[in-house]
Order: sequence, then C-alpha cells, then structure tokens
Amino acid sequence: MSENHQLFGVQDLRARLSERGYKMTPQRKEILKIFVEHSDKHHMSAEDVYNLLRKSDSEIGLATVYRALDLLSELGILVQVEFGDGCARYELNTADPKVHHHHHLICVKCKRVIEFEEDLLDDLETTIAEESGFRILNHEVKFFGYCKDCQSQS
Amino acid sequence: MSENHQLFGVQDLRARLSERGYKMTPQRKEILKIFVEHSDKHHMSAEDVYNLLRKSDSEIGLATVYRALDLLSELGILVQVEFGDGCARYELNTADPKVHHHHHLICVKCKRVIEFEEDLLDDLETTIAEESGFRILNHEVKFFGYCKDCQSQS
DNA sequence: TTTTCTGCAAACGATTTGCATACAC
DNA sequence: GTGTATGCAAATCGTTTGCAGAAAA
Repeated sequence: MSENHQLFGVQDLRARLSERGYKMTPQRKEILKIFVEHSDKHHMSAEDVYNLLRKSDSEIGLATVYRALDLLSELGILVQVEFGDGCARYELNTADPKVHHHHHLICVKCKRVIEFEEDLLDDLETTIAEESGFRILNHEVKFFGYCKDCQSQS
Repeated sequence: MSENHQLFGVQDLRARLSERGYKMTPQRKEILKIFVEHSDKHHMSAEDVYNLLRKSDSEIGLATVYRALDLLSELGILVQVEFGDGCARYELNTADPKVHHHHHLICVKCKRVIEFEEDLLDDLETTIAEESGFRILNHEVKFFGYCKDCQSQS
C-alpha cells in the first residue's frame, strides 16, 4: 500500500476495495469521479453529490451515495467534515503532507465557515501516531469564535 | 469582558446573557449546572443532558435543552463537538490555556473515539486570530485513521 | 454461483418549529 | 406591560435499513 501523494484515481479505488473484500462498481467509480472533478468545491454533502450525479446523467440512488461516502471514508479516500449545520460533508483526503491542509474557523453566532491554510501539525501527527498505535490518514482543525461581523454587532 | 480562566458559574452566565439581550431563566441555570457538575463526563448530547435533568427532578422540555445548548455555545460557555455518530455533543469551554485541551482520534473503520491531551496550538491560535479578525474561543483537533484493532484485521 | 451491491420505499432519530401560555426584566 | 422563553406536539430532514432484484468476482 504505497502512500498516495496524488489525488485518487480509479486504480487506487480498485486496489483499496479489493484489499478489503469490497467490489468495484460503476456507482462507486462515478462518485469518486465527482470528487476528483470537483476538487475545487470543498465539503460536499450527500445531497450535493447526488445532485451533481443527476446533472451528469448518472441515475444513482441517494442511499447508494450515502453508502459509498461511508465506504470511501473508511478507505481513506474521502474524509468526513462536520460544521454543525446538520449534515455530514466530505472531501478528498489530501494524504500528501506537501498538499496544503485547509482548516476551518467557525463562527458560533452566525455559523459562518471560513477556510484557512495550515500545515503545522505534521510533527504532532507523527508523535500521536507513535503513541497511540493509530495509522493516521488525516487531521482536521477547527477554531470556534466570533467572526468580525458578529463581534461588531454586540 | 474578562478572559475567564475558571469553569463557568451562574454569574458568568447572567453577565453573558444580559450583554446580548437574553434573559436569565431557571432552565438555563439548571442546564449550565449539569455541565459544571458533570465536568468529568465529556461530550454530552442533548439527550444525555435531558436525562440527567430528569434524574434531578428538573422538568425541562427537550426542546428547551436544545435551545439552551445552542445559546450556551453561542455565548462561548459550551463548545459543540461532533464525532459523526449522528448527534451533536457539548462540553464546557475550557478557555484557560493552562487547562489541558483534549482532542480526538477517530477510527474511520469502527468509529471508536480516543482522547488525547494536546496543548501545542495556542501560538497558532493567536496567529490565526490576528490574521482573520476572529475572536477565538476554542479549538478542536481530530485525527482520522485506523485504530490498532482495525489495522490488524485487514 | 456465491456474495456483495443497488434501488426503492419505509423507518428512524436527532433536531426544529408553531403556537399558546408563562415568565423575566 | 413588553418581549422573550418555555413546553408540548407536530413537522422536518438527514440518514439508515429491509428486501428483492442485479451485478461483481
């Protein structure tokens, strides 16, 4: 299992699936494709993915989308992100430490989410992995506070 | 607005509420009390809080609990944490940088959540605050990967 | 051919909301 | 008094599940 330093392709998907006894299906392929093609769009929900699929003629059921997102996360191809807006969101896992990690500032008042770049946690990740025995795929950092607007309103 | 370096008390609650035009109510007081008295129990869901309330005679409706948790988060007294287990969880915001931040390792396979101590992000927090204009109340870090058990199963 | 996967629709469960009443200020 | 909060029940909405048919390996 080579550490993957590119965005994921169909070949990675096939390998990771069979490695764990899962099957390659056109639906799973399509759903991964959506993420690769929309890697600019961050944090897509199941609904978002479902809608993008329908736009490109793919008649994939919503339940299948949910199951695939779950599976792709388990495989380390996607990562789940939550902003407290009531739905799970997913992104391609940028396993390459040279690829910028982007993290989030969340306003506790207006719930606005702002992204920022940050890549200072890789050393910490290594330490944690050694101490815990985890094989770490990714990390996520969120800062909670009041955004500029909500500060000036009070 | 002094930086609060203690766990929150009723006086903090009253101050923060009136500061923003909200009212002090026995329900809000009771709910905060639950968190202070159970500060050992991390990440409680609305249901958890509701059940603890009922055990201590408080007849507070579940909807009120939800509304209060949301409000207390907005006030920076609680912080919301999510583990992808389908419900939002809350903890007292430990605003004191000397109080250990505890963060989470989440297994993408079995969904196990493991806590760890970490307090290396305070400098980063200061930088981010300056650059973004956010007034930061707290931060949260999650690492995703495979736990020991799930690694050996594959 | 055996096991896994999909699609649909129904079930579920956490959270939200409308509204009448009660309460804080 | 006035505006906000509560409680209940109903509504909502994201997500999961059961099951029969379809498709990988």
